[in-house]
Amino acid sequence: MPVQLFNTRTLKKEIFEPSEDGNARIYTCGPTVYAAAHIGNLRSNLFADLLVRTLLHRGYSVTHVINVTDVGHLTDDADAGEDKMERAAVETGRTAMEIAEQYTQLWLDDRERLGCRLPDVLCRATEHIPEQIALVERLVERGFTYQIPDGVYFDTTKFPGYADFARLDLAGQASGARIADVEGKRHAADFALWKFAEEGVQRQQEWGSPWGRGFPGWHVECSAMSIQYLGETFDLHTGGVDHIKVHHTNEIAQSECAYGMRPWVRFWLHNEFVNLAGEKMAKSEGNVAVLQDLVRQGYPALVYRYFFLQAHYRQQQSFTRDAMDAAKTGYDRLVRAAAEVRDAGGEVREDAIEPLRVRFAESLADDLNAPRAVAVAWEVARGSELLPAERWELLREFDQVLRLDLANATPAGEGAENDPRVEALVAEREEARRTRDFATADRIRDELAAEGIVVKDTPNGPRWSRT
RNA sequence: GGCGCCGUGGCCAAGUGGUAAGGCACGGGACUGCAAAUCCCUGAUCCCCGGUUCGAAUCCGGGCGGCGCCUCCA
Repeated sequence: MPVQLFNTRTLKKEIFEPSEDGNARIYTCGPTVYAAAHIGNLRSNLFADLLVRTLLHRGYSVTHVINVTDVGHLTDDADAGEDKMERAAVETGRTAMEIAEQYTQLWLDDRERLGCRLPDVLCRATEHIPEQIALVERLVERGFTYQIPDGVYFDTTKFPGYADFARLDLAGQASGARIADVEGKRHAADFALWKFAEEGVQRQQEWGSPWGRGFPGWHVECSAMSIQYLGETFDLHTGGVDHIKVHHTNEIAQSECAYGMRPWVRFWLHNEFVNLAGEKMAKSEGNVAVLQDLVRQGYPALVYRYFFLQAHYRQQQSFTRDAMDAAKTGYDRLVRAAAEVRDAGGEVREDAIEPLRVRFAESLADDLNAPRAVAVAWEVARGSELLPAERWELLREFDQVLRLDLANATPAGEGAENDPRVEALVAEREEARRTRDFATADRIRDELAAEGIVVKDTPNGPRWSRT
């Protein structure tokens, strides 16, 4: 079964194959690093990682590029409002660079904890200013732009297919008239390619250009950097659904007009939102949760990954306490089951494992249906018809994609904690049990429980852990 | 207001024409001195109404409800 992916450009599931030499070239819209990424943002990272790992699992190679937006992303509409980086700098009394560095690192740490593969290229907008200027120059030369006191703008009416990608109703939108006005802008959909720094205002982030001192518009970076690293046309571009109407529409306009390639990108994939309390998670809604919060509340990062894998990426996902508790328990049990057969030797019957292997692969091939793939993993972990070595063979293979760390994760409560005092009490209790002095045994267990230590009697002797 | 998506057992969530995956919780059982852990078993006809069809959760129409986009946003 070939890989099929839902393409936003065509609104259909289409068979995907890399356009050259079995190498898939993928661009992922990364974070704007003025604040910590919340778990909704992180869903996009997990989604892109699922895509990459699925393609690798199929035997393709991958060139994955992710950008970091560290300049030019404005707070209001595409062309008005403040630059998010500059504002964060003013608010905290630090430099935009410091802030960008801090949150880029935090984001990378989160990705690592979530098991997201490192991209082949991680590119920062501020480190690609010349490339962005060059792209704007191409557009200026080809007559797609106009200049006004605010900056250099892309004239969307010069690109006939502008509304096609997102099926925009430009007339309807224009009459909606909630767009903040930029003096001299010709059409509501036109957007800034290069914004001029205000007269007399020294921005932290500004550069010289053929048109004057300023900074690049938000969309330019993605076109410039993706083309630089992946070529004038490439295979896949991912991001959140919110990017379809403006950001990706504008990227397409710029890129196709500058280089004349149509389609510029063959497959556009978009993930849906994580909802908290019935609403999308967004900083402007004030309902964000970050990975650190989850970890602090007792949900390890990979529990969130497992949570993510249980829903399809194109479906909004409800983030609730109950759902996280369920994910935590489920993840722990899967790890426990994997640990039981970890590195098990013995017979492996190909005819027994092949059907499961196929079902797992086909689930993923069907537009990355991770929930179904996870269900297959459960069948392997719990189903009764497989031998230990067979289970392990499949689980380790599946984990190349799921990345739940089934090869190393320790079941909860079985950490290698050392505490001589507790050990002594546990041993004392075990001795009491041996002599059937259950009153003493239970007293010791209660005492330990009082300090948050749970003792469990297993066939292999007592185990204890802190709750 | 316009466009789009969604509404599946207590919760999360697959399934998009042939009689409902999976996880969690609940209940029952096995095991245990007890407990925990573990394992096994058990539950839904798919928001409502009407239609198409031999047959619909799955298609069409109409309701009701939720969400998203239309403005920065994963």
